[in-house]
Amino acid sequence: MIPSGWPPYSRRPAKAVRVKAMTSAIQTLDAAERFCTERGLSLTPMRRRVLELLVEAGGPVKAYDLLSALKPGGAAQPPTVYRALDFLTRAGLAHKVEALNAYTACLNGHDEEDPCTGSAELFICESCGNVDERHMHRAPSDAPDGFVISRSVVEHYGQCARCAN
Amino acid sequence: MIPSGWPPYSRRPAKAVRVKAMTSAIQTLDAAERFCTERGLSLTPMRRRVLELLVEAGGPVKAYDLLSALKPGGAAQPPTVYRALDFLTRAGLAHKVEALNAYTACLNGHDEEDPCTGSAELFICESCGNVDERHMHRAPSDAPDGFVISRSVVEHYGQCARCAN
DNA sequence: CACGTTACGTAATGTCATAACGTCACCCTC
DNA sequence: GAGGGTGACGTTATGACATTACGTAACGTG
Ligand SMILES: [Zn+2]
Ligand SMILES: [Zn+2]
Ligand SMILES: [Zn+2]
Ligand SMILES: [Zn+2]
Repeated sequence: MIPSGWPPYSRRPAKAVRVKAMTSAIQTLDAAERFCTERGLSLTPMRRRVLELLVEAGGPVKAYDLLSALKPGGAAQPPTVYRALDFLTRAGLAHKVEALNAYTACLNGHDEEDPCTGSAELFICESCGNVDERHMHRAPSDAPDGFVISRSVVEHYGQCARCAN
Repeated sequence: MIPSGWPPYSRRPAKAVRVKAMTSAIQTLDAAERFCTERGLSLTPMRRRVLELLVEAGGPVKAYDLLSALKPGGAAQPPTVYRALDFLTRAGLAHKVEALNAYTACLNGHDEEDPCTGSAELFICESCGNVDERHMHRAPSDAPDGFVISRSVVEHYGQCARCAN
């Protein structure tokens, strides 16, 4: 629960971000911050916190695991995390992994590049959980005649180079 | 409920298949029958009935909708339909549409071809719900170095030629 | 200051999928 | 023909994932 007297969560001043291991997380979050600022999107503390958790995890995370991770800092119900995930995926800062019902941070530097417009190609290691990502700008060569693609889901499962030995 | 005195459902003689509209359904089901016979798989009445429903639908169907469709012919609980779907997808006779949490019959003639080993590429029309299918036998050209793919999920959403006008 | 917009809190519900256990028929073997 | 393994399904309950609906607070605008 938010202590009484505090402003509501959305207006609470952003705390200093506490990054556990990866220093790259800081870079990614800073890039996301710039990315949103440039486009008039508001990376609120809640959204930033969820993105931070995704980046720290370094792989697909379930929504309810995010929920648990958010609990210590205050109450959190499912809509809270799903709203944050909706924002992040719409903005291209995160992707849903459809076959796992999970979510993962976009691995692109969002400084120079366009946001991922729903066409990320994911390579997911089933041994270590690591995710690699490519951005498709190509249409499949063998699409049915006249089919107009608006969104693609492409996920490859297997073993990454490290785990395949 | 099964009338007492009847043999249990799995041993009940297969009823004549009642196909609503498409005569192609009969062909597909017969092909599936042959496909299973050749490989020592048992297309039981329950599994055949679920496949029949998928073929008749001609597009993605939710598991609980299948469940409702099965009710008239007897009791049906979730595990019943999920077990049938598990068999059908393992055999390559049906595919899960991951981004819709739905299932669709494989469109391949299973007479001449190999089963779909988890590498079907689906083109799903968001207007009419029609599904087209290609079978990928190619690896993506831009996979990470050393990544060994065991299974791919590829789903394209958009407008089919008819709906795109 | 009334008003529309955005973001989040909160409670309840809806949707998708599986665990766990029991029964029955079939098949094999002794 | 008793015993035992296997496969398929029935049944109950629960777990896992996601959304609806409504309320409140902050902010910008005229
Ligand atoms: Zn991306
Ligand atoms: Zn790995
Ligand atoms: Zn197929
Ligand atoms: Zn269409």
